[in-house]
Amino acid sequence: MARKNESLDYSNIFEAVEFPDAYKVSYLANAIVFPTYEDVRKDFGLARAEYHLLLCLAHYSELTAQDVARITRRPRNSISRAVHRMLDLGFLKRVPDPDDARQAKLQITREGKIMHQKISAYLVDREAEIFSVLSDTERESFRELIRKLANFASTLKR
Amino acid sequence: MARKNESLDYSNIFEAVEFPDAYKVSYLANAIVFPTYEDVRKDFGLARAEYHLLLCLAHYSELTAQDVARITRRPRNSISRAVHRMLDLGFLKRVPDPDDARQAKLQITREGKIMHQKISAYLVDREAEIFSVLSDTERESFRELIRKLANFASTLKR
DNA sequence: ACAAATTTGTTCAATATGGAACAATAATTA
DNA sequence: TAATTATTGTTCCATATTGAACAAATTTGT
Repeated sequence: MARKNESLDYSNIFEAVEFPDAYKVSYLANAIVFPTYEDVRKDFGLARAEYHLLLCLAHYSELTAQDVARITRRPRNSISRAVHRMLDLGFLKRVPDPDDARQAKLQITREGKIMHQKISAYLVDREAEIFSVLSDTERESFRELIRKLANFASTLKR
Repeated sequence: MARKNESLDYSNIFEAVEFPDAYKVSYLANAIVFPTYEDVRKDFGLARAEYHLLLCLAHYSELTAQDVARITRRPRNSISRAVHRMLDLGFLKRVPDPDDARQAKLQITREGKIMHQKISAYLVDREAEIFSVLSDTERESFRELIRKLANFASTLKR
């Protein structure tokens, strides 16, 4: 007997769905972005929020945990947990803010920078792989468009 | 004393990050797609996988649970759980496959279709809102590009 | 100045998630 | 045919996630 289902084209739904663009953003996140975070966890031992801390603090020299939560749009308690682990691992240091005893300024350590570079290199490769289906001009065009969308999304209140 | 942090522009990181396009896809998913699934849960009482079942079966008349897992790239056990709940709610029906006793064909019920239409209407509005920052030609261009990316992603093995 | 409201970082608890193992069945290979 | 391998749907379990509540500190409003 022939194998069943062999001709079912699973990608048809991309065109049929009522909100095709948002659906594909979601699909890309599921198919590529989240598995990539999973790779980072397996290969480098850091969870998503932990990597996000490195990412943010590699680009801003000093941030509070709350800043990181806002930048990444992750819940504060997830960031809080991640901060403790990253302090233990020596990838971050924390300095109490003399002007506001509620908060503390976070900074990335030398070891944290090294880890950030390793993970970034992996993610840069992964991005190149994914976007290799687009030509240079398409890539440029996509970059412009998704920049607009992300900037808009960043203005939405939570 | 002045409020602190008031001038920190959280979107700078969009340009600084080493893999800006993938990062923004991820950001959009976090900022928009997942909160939207959360809205669906609150307003319609269905979890992501449950809604995915409606979505798939509104567009394919008959699918196995495994098909849905493949189409949506979600784990099989998530779909399995969702199937049971949707059967209980009367949104799906399940017919054993006479040719293969391992599997069962799923179909959407009349009630399921009604629910699908309600949720879709909500999501269509949400999509329109998000993409309102793009002009018509930009929108068309984005659609073309993300189609390519999603089609490529769908060819990746899991 | 003082009460009320807000903000930060944290812990707790309830729920969601997904890998792994499993039994039943079917397909493949020898 | 018989043995091996693969597939489906399911359950179990360990972990991840995040809303809610909280104490401490700060800011706001009167």
